[in-house]
Parts: sequence; structure tokens; C-alpha cells
Amino acid sequence: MDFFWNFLLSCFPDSPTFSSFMSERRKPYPFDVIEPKWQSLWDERRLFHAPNPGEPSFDPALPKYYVLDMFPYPSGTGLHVGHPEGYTATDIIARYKRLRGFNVLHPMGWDAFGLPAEQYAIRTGQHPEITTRKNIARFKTQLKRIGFSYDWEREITTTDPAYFRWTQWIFLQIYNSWCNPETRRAEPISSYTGEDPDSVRLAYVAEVPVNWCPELGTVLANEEVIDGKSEVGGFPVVRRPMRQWMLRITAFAERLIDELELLDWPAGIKLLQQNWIGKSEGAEVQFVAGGGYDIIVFTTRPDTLYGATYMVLAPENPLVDRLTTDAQRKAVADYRAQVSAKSDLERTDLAKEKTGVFIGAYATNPASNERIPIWIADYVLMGYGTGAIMGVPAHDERDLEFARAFALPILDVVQPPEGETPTGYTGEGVSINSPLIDGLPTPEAKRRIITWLAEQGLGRRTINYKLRDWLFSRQRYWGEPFPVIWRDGKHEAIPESELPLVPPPLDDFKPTGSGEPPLARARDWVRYSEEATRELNTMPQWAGSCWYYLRFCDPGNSGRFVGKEAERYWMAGAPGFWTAAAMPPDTVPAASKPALVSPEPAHVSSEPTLVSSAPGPVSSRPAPVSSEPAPASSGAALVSSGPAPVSSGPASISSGAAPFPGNLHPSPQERHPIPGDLHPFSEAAALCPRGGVDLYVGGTEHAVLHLLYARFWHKVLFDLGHLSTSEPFQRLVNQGIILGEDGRKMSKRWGNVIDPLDVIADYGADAFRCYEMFMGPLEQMKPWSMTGVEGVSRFLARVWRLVMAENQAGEWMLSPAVAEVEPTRAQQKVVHATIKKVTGDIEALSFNTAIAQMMIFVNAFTGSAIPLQAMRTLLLLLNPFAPHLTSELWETLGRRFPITPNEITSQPWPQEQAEFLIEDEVEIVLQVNGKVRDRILVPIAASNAELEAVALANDRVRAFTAGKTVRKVIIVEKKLVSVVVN
RNA sequence: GCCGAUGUGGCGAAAUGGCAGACGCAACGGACUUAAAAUCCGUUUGAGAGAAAUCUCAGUGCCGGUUCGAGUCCGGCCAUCGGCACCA
Repeated sequence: MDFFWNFLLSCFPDSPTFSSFMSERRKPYPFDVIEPKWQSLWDERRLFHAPNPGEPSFDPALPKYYVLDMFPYPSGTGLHVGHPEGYTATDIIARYKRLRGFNVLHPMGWDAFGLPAEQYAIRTGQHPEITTRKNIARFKTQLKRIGFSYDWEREITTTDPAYFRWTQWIFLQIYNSWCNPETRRAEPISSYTGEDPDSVRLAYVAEVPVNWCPELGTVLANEEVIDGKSEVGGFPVVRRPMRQWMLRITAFAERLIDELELLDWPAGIKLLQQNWIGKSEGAEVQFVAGGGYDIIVFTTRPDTLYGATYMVLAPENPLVDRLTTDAQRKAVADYRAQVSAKSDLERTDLAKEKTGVFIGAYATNPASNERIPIWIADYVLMGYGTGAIMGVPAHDERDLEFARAFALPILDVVQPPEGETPTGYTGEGVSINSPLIDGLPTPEAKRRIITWLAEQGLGRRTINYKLRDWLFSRQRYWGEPFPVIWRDGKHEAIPESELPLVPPPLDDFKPTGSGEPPLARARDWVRYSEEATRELNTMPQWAGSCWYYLRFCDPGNSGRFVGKEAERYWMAGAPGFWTAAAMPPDTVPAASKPALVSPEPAHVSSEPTLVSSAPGPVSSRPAPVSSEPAPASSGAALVSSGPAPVSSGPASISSGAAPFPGNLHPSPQERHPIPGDLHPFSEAAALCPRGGVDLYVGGTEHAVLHLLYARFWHKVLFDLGHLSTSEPFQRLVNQGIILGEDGRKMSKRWGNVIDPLDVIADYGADAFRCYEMFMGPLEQMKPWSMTGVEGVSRFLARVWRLVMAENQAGEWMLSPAVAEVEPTRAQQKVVHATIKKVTGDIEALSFNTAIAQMMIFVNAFTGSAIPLQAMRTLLLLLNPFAPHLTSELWETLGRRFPITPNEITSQPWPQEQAEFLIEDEVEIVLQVNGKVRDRILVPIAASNAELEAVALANDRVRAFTAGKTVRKVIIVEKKLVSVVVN
């Protein structure tokens, strides 16, 4: 045994943890020694490096799996135990997938631009780069100590010029594109034939009312304003028109909704995005106002046109100036002043009572030809629709309130179903008082009136979105500078050769207060040439996180934002890597050990076979990476297409899913028959083509913004031919937040924050990881419990002691209980039930129940002789959860019972054998009238007739059936017999 | 107000419409120990009956329904949490 300690000592001659182990109170097992040992061994051996196509160690036979965490903002406070919850889940998946023979991309990086670092710099004068570097180091230490199997060679930081060079490059791609309304796709601006390309660019400059936060000296996106205050700091925010960079995300609104359908995301998150985009179908209707001005309104209820008894314009609507009569000019001016003085908060807060002013003008209702008054009111928003509405008080709540407040006429035009009063009814019914459409049900009435309006040239069907264009500029220092200059009042892109454009050095990061960004202080930097100056704004924090998952595929590439081949491999799974020919017969080493169940299940090799034999476009078409847009490969085409355009074999036909040439994954139909490949996906989702990141785990707080922005950028890059999938994240899972022990949200304020490193110091990283997963379902919110950690730690110690025993001197050595013996039949049953349960639970991300099953295993083997093979199986199953402990025990076992190769990470994942799960006898529940009365053991082969006879003859059953008539006997195979009596 | 999620022992939780509470924590009892810790073995939803093994009844937020049988499915409420909130 001595050599064991000598070996450890030689590994860590100066390790403080080792010496502390000797002095401190005895640990349940020496995690403080073995965890650092394995962590440095993994580093040395580059064990978790995922080779890219082209690298010498790249094995084209392995299928790829891309599992991603939402990368953190490295704050000054470090991680608390809530952060690693999702990271632990993905790490288990990553390690599991590697054991199943996948080439796994599992990276980590830093979303390091952002306001807190800049705020800190303003307070302390310390450059944000310094604090950022410090914070990253702290985060990384914490993550490494937890034993995550990240490929650290792929680490990226958004503030690194080698990274943001490409963020800026992507901005230029967006700047140099427009969305062709015919194809609904992004195209190079050169394909635009109109007069003014600047009016259609996907990145454009506009004078827009923005959320100006004087305290922060910057503009904020709508999403960063919460209840009229800044999300960061909680400072007041006011509306103010400013010149800003905008990204035309609204051009993609339709696709961003439609293509959600293809994704394995939680239904709730999809709904959130849908609601955020807020699609509503309706019509634009033109009203003619006095002086010949047209007022166009948007309505989702054109069928109520006859009921429009007044109009309302948004106070900011420019038409107000032209329409207001002299008599009303003062009242209107007063009202507008009053409205603009209100912050957004006040405006919504005081929304209970409707306010407004008549502007003196009238318009004509195009249907009824009635003369109706025009008002302004702040309940009509300039930013939605046309900034004007027709007031239909009878069938719209807000209009009704307004009409009642100002005594405007109310005309019922929809007859509701019986029992409802027409006035105030907003549902569907039958049109009344509407000559053109009287008697028609609402949907038909809408169609008819739109047709009529169109014939008259007075309106048309339209769709509106709540989604606004993305306000993309910030008046900050610590962000990516725009690669743009201004010359003669016009913007221009700088040449790509000048990227990266690095922010100038500054001593003072404070906002200038005038709305001019801090970059204005760097006079020399700002002066681009004699005639041109640089753009002073910087990009928002979202920019860097919009594409980091792409950079991870090829982080060192200096010639492209991501190499084509790397992108195709990791995001789509390129066809060349999926052919059967390329697949060696036995990709996983050591698959032939007899007792360790069967070799790697066939899924690895059967997938490519199925793909290459499919006659359809899936296997034959190259990825659409050419710059020429291929409509058939767009998600839009997929969504709108009816029948599949190309026959791709029986699987696709029966599924009804259209082939998806842009996505080169095998379709789920083809994946399905693969043995051992358990599909956690829903049936509907299984019909969707797959592509992008295979599993993306993060918090719900990014449900809308980050995910929507990333999808938008991805689609632009896809349309321009730079990417091979139209969606970035195929499968998304949200982890629930972890509360403090007091049940409150973890925060400094409550003093309930727990540092992972403190937990690890007491219980070890493996216990920490297992407890994070054992707490409950991943998606659920749950409170932390230190005694819970202790329980899990006890479980791991029991595993340790199955293999190890202490000698007289208090040294751990291989336990004599471990032997090469056949497990008993009962033990075999536990072993194989555990393989089955753990495998299925990992696939379903149900880690808590997987751990529970392994606890059952350990309970069953505690106190008995330990059959070597059973033990090895347990270590493999537990390895993704507790990698250090299992690696150490595996190695120790291998010294006494050598196998080749001996690394636990080179073993095949165990496969359960059904024969060990088959029972001779089965317990049957006997019920009378649905209540359990007895349980009996019967031979598995018992027939229904036999079961019925046994049940009816059973004493306990007869006690409850005596004197009654048996009406029915229900038999559920292998489960129960239910006797129904009256 | 609208949308979504969740409600099960003292606590975290588990349960393809078929034995409610697996597994873990806490508590209690026992073994080992001079003792403690650690470890190992038990008990642990409530009420009632019994000397006891056991047995009966009730029980998954509330009310109702479907079913031989409901934590699970359906309808109606209540509570907590999250999101949206004058989006025409």
C-alpha cells in the first residue's frame, strides 16, 4: 500500500491539501487528495479536448455531441452554488456521451463586457480589463475545482480582441445586408436595387425615443428597463429622442415565430418568445380626415369598423400638428407637454384613468360615412401599429373606458352569443348594424370587410408585431466599438482589415453627461481621417453572447469567425463524418470484457448506416454554405411547405415531415430504431429536423432576450451562407434556481450565499456535484440544505468503502471483500435494474432518481462480498456524477485486477441484459372494488383464468366478497386482479 | 387583468390511470465503543382496534366528475411563484 501514498506524495509534493489531510479531522474518504490528483491528470492528458476535423487526433467515426452552458458574466462576487447546477447537469451529459462514444464539445467562456465592470471602474478608477481578468481567474478556479470536463483549450472571452474582432465583423455582415421581402431572407445589400440602401440595411441609424438613464449616462433597451427603472442600479429612466443604431430584427419576426416549432424547447419558453414577438393579424384601414390628410389605423377587428365612433392618435404622432384646429391648439400642446413629462412608469401607473384631448378635427368612417371626432390620448402608443386607432367602444375595453370618460357615442356592432350583453363584449359573434356584413360571424365578417376595403383602396390585410427593432447602441466604454465612421453626416463601414477595432485607452470612464459616450474623450482615436470621425457608441452586452456558441467550434481561427468545416461538423454533423465506411467496427476500446455486459450498443455505428442508405437529400446534398441562397433549405420554406417535395424513403413519408437539406443530421425517424438510444424528446419534437447545439442549459431569465437575439443573428448568418443550420440551439433546458437554506433567493442582502468552494472543502467536489443533482428535478426551484450534502457525501463514502478498507495504521487499502466472484441472481437483478434506470434517467435529465437508484445499489451490496464486475459497473454508472471518486477506485481495482485499458474514461457504457431482469414469479395485487386486499406471488406464466381463480379463492378477497355478487373481474397483466362486487 | 408553472409526511422528493410516500435528510431506538464521533441494523402519515403478529378507516391544496380503480384524466375554485401588462 505504501506505493500508493508515495505515488500521491510524488504527485503533490507541495500540495497544501495533502498535508492538511494528515492533520485535520478524518474525512469520510480522502476526497481532498484524490480530487486534485485527478483534476491535474485530466489536464495533463488533455482528456477532455474535443478534436476538430483536421486535427491529428480527430476520429471521423465518432458522432458529435455539442452540449453547452450559458456562459457566465464574471462578476466580482464569484459563483454561488446556484450557478453550477446547470453546469453539473451538462457535465454529466458530456461525460456520459463520451462514455457512449461521442466526440463531445463541452466548452466554457466569459461574457465579460458589461456595465458592472464599468461601474466599478468609474468608482475606483481601475481599468475594467483588470477587474475582468481578476474575476475570470476567480470563476475559473471555482469551476476547475468542481471537476467540470470542459475543453479549456476552447476558452473564449468576449472582451478579447481576437474574439470581438469577429463580433465586429458580424456587425458588418448585418450592416451590409438587407431583408428581401420577397424571399424573407437576408441578402447582401448589393442585391438591393432601390434608391437608398441605407433605408433598408439590417443595421441602421434612427432618431428614436429611447430610454435615457441620466444616472448611468446611457440609453437602455426596453428589456433593460423594469417598472420605469434601470435593471442595473434601479435608476430612473426617461424618454428622450436620440440618434441610435438599430438592428432590424422585426424583419425576421415571422420566421422567429415559425421556426420555434422545430425546436426541442420547453413549451413555456416558446410561448414567452411568441408573446414577446406578439404577432397579431388584422387590417390597416384608411380614414380621411379634414384637410385631405389620411389617417391609417391598424385593427385586429376590421369587422367592427361600423362601430368606430371616434379616432385616437398617439400624442407623439406627427399628424397631430397638421390636424389640430387653432381653437384646440393650446389644449393639445398642454396635453402633449404633460404626457412627455411623464416617465414610462408614471404613464403606465396612472393608466387606470383614461386621459385625452379632442384636437378639433374630424375624420370620416369609410364604412358608415359618419363624421367622427379625432382625439389624442396616451393610451395609444406611437410605437405600435400606425400610432393611431379607430375607437370602437362597444367591443374594446380600453375604448369603452375612454368613451365613457369623455361621453363619446357607443354603437354595438357585434351580437354576442346568448346571455351576454353586446356593449363591452370583445369576443366573436355575429355582425349587426353593419350593412355590408350584417349577419356574418366574426371570422367571415373580417374577410368580407377586408375584401371590400381593398376593392375601395381603403385598406388591406396586415400583420403587426409587438416586437420592436433592437436598439443596439450604448453610450458606454466597456463594449465593442462600432466598426463605423462618419463622413459628411453619413455612416460608412471601416474595412475588414482594420478589425479588430480596439477601444482607446481612457482614464475616465464616466459618461460625459451630455449623452455623448465616454469614447468622445479619446480625441485622437475619434479622429479617423481629415474628414471622418469614428462612431462613439459601443455595442450592448448581448452582442458578444449572440454568437459565442459558434466561436467555441473553432476558437483559434484567425481567418474566419468559425471555420466552415468545424461549423458544419459541430452544428450540423457533416455528411462525410456520418458514412458507414468511415466507421471502424469497434470504435470503443475494451469492449470485449465478458462480465461487464455487452459492448457499446449499436447506436454509434447504426446511425451512419441508416443515413447513407437513405435515398433522399439528407445524405446526398452538401450543406448550403455557398453564398447563393437556397430557398428550399430555409426554415421558412419548411414551415410553409405542405407535402414533402422530395421522397426520402418510407421513414420521411410516414412521418409527414419535409426533408431538410440544410440540416444534415439523420432525421429522428432514422435515429429511432437504434437500440439503446433512448429518446427523451416528445413525439412531436421527434418529427422535427435537428441541428445546432444539441443541448443548451441555462436560466429562464434569458428566455426572451439572449435567445431571441442569438436566433436573429444566426438566421442572418445562415441566410448569407455562413452557416449550415437555421437555428442555433436545438434543445433547450432551463434549470431552476437554487434558494438559500432559509428558502429565500441567495443574495448578499440575506447573507445566505453559499460558495461552492466552502462546500467542497468540507465534502469534496463529487459530493457537491451529486448533491446539486440529488436535490430534485433540474427544472425546479429548490432550497439548499447542508445536511442534504452530508447525506450524499455519506453515500459516496459508502461507495468508497465497498472497495476500500482501512488497515491498522489507518491507511485505506483495497478491501478484501472485493473478489472475482459471480454476483448472486438477486445481485444481478439489482445491477441490471440500475444500469437500465441510470441510463434512462440520464437521457431524461432525471439525475435525482438516477442517484437514488445507485443508492439502492449500494445499500444492496453493503455488508456482502463485492463481486468485481458488479462494482465496476457501478463505478461506470456513477462516473459522470462523481468522476474523481470513481476514477480513483477504478484505478485501484485495476492494480489488483488488471484490465486493458485501465482508464475508466476508455470503458464502454454498460448495457443491461434483459435476462437478469426477468422474474420467475411476480407479485400480484388483489383488489376488491378498487381497494387493495392482498398481495400474492404467482408464476410469471400464470394465465388470466388462473389468476382469476386464485384471486377469487383468496381468503382475504373472500372476506370482502362474501354475500355479494361478483360483477366483473379485471386483470392487468403482471400487476393486479381487481374484483368488482355490488 | 392576461399567460405559464407549482401545490404529496417534520423537510428535499418518488410514483407508463393499478401497492401513495422509492431514495435522502431530520427524529427516535438498537449494535459496536470506557465514552463520543464515525459506522452498521431498525422504527417513523394520521385516527381507531388488538397482548401481539396484524387489521380497519381516512389521507397527495379545495369542491365536483369520469373510471372497477385517480397524486395522475376532465370541469370549477383557492394559494404560491414566474412572465407580460393600455400592443388596438
